[in-house]
Amino acid sequence: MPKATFFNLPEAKRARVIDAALDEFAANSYHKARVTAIAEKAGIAMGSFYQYFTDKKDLFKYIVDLTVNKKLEYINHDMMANKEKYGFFQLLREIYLSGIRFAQENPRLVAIGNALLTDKELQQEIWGEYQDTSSAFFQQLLEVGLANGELDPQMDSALVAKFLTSLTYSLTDSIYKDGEIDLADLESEMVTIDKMLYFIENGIKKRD
Amino acid sequence: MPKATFFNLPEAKRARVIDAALDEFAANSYHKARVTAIAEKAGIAMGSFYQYFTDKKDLFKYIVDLTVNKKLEYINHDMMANKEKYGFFQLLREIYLSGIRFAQENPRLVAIGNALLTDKELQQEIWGEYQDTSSAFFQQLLEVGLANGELDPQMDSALVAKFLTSLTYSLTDSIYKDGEIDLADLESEMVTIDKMLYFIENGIKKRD
DNA sequence: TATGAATATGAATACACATTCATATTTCTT
DNA sequence: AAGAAATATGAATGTGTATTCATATTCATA
Repeated sequence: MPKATFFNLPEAKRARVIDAALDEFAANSYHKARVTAIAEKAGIAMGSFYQYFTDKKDLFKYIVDLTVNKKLEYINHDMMANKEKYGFFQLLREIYLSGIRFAQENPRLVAIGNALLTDKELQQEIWGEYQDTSSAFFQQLLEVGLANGELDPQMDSALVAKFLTSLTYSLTDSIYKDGEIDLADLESEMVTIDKMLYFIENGIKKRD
Repeated sequence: MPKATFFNLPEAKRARVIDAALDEFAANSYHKARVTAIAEKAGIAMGSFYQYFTDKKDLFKYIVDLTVNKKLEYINHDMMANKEKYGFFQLLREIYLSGIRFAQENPRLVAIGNALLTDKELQQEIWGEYQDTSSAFFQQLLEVGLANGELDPQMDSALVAKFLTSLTYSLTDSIYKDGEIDLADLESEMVTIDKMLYFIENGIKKRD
């Protein structure tokens, strides 16, 4: 958590620091990102940086926090509050669509989030334990679907939750070309999402 | 590729270097692994290391090569040569089972492989482009299954291949607890594999 | 056994940044 | 306005380890 000094800063200056950090962390992995560059871009002295943050990790955690919170703003709150009213696959679709909306408007946050998601070691370094929040979230969703009788009751929900987490990364990968989402082609992104939902729903065995 | 000097080395000494490298890279991520430690464990001078390898990356690539080749030895060659004779899911199952056999006998290689698999940035650093061999392999397998009429013909095989790749990482994750496979519990590992195959085959929708 | 080529050695070098620190400047308090 | 508290500054320090290099030793060959 940044120091009080940082939050006492005039709005504009604080924004400059955050903006510089987003630029640097979006363009470079955590380890390659340089405090020097952030300070320079933000127009503050090196010493000031350590007036605001205990260290580089402190800033990075803060940025990750901002990212997570921002992302949460994008999922339809009504849907999540009333899970039972909507079908499981409808909810899942909404989650992925919200991911696209988020990506369209926050490319830098997506880049930072992806880098974190695809580096387990970094996750451990940032949050002590490697806690699979995402997997827990999907499991909860699955439980609701099971209760509704929509889903195959013989499934191992904990395991399937891991699969869904993993597939979600994969989807991300298919949709973002080097951290950039193709804004022009929303249509094709939705098609990809629907193909994935179909895969999750039906598997790949031929049926007649 | 290591220098000629390395391959001219007496068998035993070369083996010592490889062994030291496996120890170090299995215990530490690529970046944290220290050339110093490898030289020391192998009982060679620092200078000698650079007589054998152009740099740390050179050695690491070589170790990854060894790993890949070793792993290939474990998959049933007969099955892969006659893909058509076996069903798609049978082949897939064989692939995963071979992964377990490999892991049982090569824990250090598994650790190194996993670290590489869960760090996309490292992959790019090691192989210039991020070329998804694994995905190409699955796609080829899918094509055969499609030709056989076993698989849903409306699938997008390139996309599904990515999904399978991703699920494979996930399976790895579920089976190896911090790089260690529980040798005592082969039974439960096979169950996990079968649950995953079921998921891939049928999806999660309830059927009657 | 002499001579050049190949190999071995480990101390010295280089480097890239994060972090600290002593000092200067600004802001707040009364 | 004076003194105290908070904030700003950027040069100097520290760290860790990869890589180089000048020199010594061993090996191959004639």
